[in-house]
Amino acid sequence: MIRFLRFDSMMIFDFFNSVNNLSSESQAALEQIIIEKTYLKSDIIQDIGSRCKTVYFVKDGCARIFYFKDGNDITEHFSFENELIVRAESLFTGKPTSKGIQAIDRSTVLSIDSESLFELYNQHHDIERLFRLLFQKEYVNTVKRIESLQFKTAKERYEELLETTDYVQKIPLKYIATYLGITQVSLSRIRADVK
Amino acid sequence: MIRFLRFDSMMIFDFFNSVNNLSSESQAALEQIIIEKTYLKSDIIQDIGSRCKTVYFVKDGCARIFYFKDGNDITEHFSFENELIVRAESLFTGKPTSKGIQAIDRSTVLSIDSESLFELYNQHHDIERLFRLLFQKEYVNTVKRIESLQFKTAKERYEELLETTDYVQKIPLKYIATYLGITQVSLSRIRADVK
DNA sequence: ATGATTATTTATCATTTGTAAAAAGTTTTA
DNA sequence: TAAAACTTTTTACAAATGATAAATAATCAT
Repeated sequence: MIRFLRFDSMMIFDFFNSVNNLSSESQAALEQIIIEKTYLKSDIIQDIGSRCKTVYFVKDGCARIFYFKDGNDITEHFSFENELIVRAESLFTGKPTSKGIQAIDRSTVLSIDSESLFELYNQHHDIERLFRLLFQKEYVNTVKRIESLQFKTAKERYEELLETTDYVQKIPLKYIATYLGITQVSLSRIRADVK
Repeated sequence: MIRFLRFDSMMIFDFFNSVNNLSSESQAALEQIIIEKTYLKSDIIQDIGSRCKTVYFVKDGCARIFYFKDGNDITEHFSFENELIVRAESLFTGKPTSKGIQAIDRSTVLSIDSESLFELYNQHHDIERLFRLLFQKEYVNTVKRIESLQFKTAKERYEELLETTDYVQKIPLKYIATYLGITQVSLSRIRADVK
């Protein structure tokens, strides 16, 4: 990690306000608990283990959520610009998580302490709504991903992913393979086929 | 569908209040927009097509969300007692859905018009929070399901499902098979193996 | 209860994906 | 820049799952 700033807020609040308009008091309160951090390629943002107490938001770059299954590194999720990075199964349950977060490329993320954030919900209805809407978007993405994993072929899933964002080009193949639920070898075969 | 009542509220509000306590005004307002319906086995609760404008809550029984892919009936989701039935990809985006809802067994569900509900959010912070928490639980379930579909074997997924609720025993195998992302024939093989 | 319908199992063969190991290509770093 | 480290592709073989068809079992409607 190379930078750790109190935060140069303008751009992000433009985006936040476009999702749900915040009062100036709410904006000021939220600004107080946001910390901006920049990570280099492959930096670990949050290690595996412990309870998740942070909500991350990708300002710039790309990150992944990963875990180990039978010794293999599995990518569960990719987060791109203006998206949350959420380990919901821990953040919303208080249970420990076996998942970590890693920057894939040089990335700037906003780090928000979840307890402070949830505390703000009590005084600032508009902040609760903003994050409800952001989480809701993640929820919809997750439902779409199930449809994809449940009955699409690996090839269909790969082609679908290619269309989501050009950023995919920058992601190492091994991460993409496990994200699609297949091995690197399989993905390599699929790519040979597609060409 | 056999009953269509204005609603015999007590029990459900016990549950709702245990998730997030509601003021008596909020409770009264919410009661106004809840309609209780009872469906018989295999009844269609919501047909495929159209935009989803209803939030359902299973008071008793069991339902599934399904769609057709290449002419095959695919079960995407099961909802059991005290859980929402949500077609998030339509409800939260306003886009039409290709998914329907069917009662698996005789079931009593609460039907809530989503526009009326979202309207209530503006006056009743506690109602917004209640539903945020209910949706959040669905989101966590969805994330767990991805982990399952992404890298567990069909056999592991089947055994995992068996442990979630005894209600599974009542669900026809063909629904379970597609929910697990496999064919009926494969599931039958797995069951023969497990015994 | 009986026949019709629907659900489940079994069998066969084809296809997809996994595992392991090696080769080829790329990136990092001393 | 060269060596080392890492990533991607290829190959060969094994295992899991799919597709199809047919047989059996269970359920439903009259």
